[in-house]
Amino acid sequence: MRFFNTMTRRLEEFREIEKGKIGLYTCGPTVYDFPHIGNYRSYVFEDLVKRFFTFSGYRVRHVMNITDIDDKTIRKANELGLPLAEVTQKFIDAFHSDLGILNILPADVYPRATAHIPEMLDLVSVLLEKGFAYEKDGSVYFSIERFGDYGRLANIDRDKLQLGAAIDSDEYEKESIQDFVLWKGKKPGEPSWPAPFGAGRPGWHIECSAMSMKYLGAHFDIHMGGVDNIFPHHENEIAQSECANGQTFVNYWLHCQHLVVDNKKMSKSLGNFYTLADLRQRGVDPMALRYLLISTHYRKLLNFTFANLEMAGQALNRIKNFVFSLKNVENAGEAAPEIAVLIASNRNDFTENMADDFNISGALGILFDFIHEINQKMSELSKKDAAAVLTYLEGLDTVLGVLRDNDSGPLAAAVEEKIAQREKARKNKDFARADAIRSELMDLGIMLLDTPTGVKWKKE
RNA sequence: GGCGGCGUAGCCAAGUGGUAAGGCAGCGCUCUGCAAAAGCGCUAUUCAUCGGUUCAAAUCCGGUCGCCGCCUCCA
Repeated sequence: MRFFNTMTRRLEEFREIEKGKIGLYTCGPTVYDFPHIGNYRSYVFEDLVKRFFTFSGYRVRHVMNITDIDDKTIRKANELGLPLAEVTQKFIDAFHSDLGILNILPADVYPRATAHIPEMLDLVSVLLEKGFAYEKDGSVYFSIERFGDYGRLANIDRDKLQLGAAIDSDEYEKESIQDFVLWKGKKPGEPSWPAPFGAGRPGWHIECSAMSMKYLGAHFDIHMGGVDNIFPHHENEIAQSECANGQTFVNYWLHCQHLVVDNKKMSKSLGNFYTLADLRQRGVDPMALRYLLISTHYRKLLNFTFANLEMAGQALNRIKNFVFSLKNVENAGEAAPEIAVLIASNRNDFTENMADDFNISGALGILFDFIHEINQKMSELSKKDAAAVLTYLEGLDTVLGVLRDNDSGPLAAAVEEKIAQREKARKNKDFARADAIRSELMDLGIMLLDTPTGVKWKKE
């Protein structure tokens, strides 16, 4: 198993700290609005990685933070004239609901920033004691010149940091303009917590250091996020954590490239900004979206277009149709050894591709090769063979997570009844009536398939 | 200015020294009362471009063109 470590900018063989176990921290949402599909590219990729590790036999402990206190959440609460907690809860609920819709497995812990103020204060105190931080006008800042490795993750030369205009608008006083805030002194109209160095609220980066430390320890295996987090967020986390703990913070950094829409950065002003709810309103199948989001390698820009989403849906249909065919195999007979061999060899190839920097395109290619090979033998397949293939596919889908079954049981009886009526009409050559029934079911999203072994149906 | 990425068929996309995976779309066929769906088959002498290294290059080196990201809001 190897993948690209942002820290070393190289493909590295993965070595876990504790045998068979992985501590994984992924940057979660800032809950001031509904997440957009760009956010979900990251979350879905993280899910894919986690699922593949689990598939490979690791026990993954996954922590994802929820940022429920920062400039944006405060602004939103003020805009709406509602308490901060009420506003953030609404978006937290929406977030969890979206995760379910996209078949993203839940993290083990979703720590919230506001529930970890004491841990953050402790960390800030340690940084002050050790001389890596300083107080100024009620705020506490991290002094980056005290940390020699600063800029290593982002490959940034500290002296060459080009400072943007945004800095000047910051009203806080810092010794060096590049220093970042650990604790923001209280301001009117903002929530605050008491602290030894004066009431205030946490800076953005400190929560991830404090909470990852609490739930995964001072040194853990993998930290993930979007590429935009590399600098300054993750760089600052490293500075805080390593200075406080005096040891390596994280062994492997995995960053997901952004998603663009029609080759342009998503933005509300361009009208190319989509939430999951937006897409569902347009009738988009969440599993097609998931397929699209995982099917481009994580270090490449993903261009979201409705045409690409359509293609993803069709590719997914190919897999689903394959499953459908397998479920309808009825031949008696023993399991053929050649099928078992095909499965074993395909599983090996699929795993090899995924283990090579999560080469999903290669892995999916391997899966489609397999589908093709089995399809060619479909008519000779025994029920036992089909069952073995289905079990194999279920295993792969614990990694891909795109084959969620949405057959609804109560529907079945009614559909069967309609099919029987249509078959009767067909026998009597009353094709007008037969077609009317077919069309009626089609309107309900039920597709009929007249096969040599009888009529099959599936929900579109 | 600094750091980094990308350019492979109509579209999406693997492959990073040994002679172009896979998906979508298209075309042909099978099946069918007809459809639809599905399956099968076909579809890049060629990898932005120019030059170099090599027995061998999409893959390595250099130049050129084009596109894009990050540089303290950001997944």
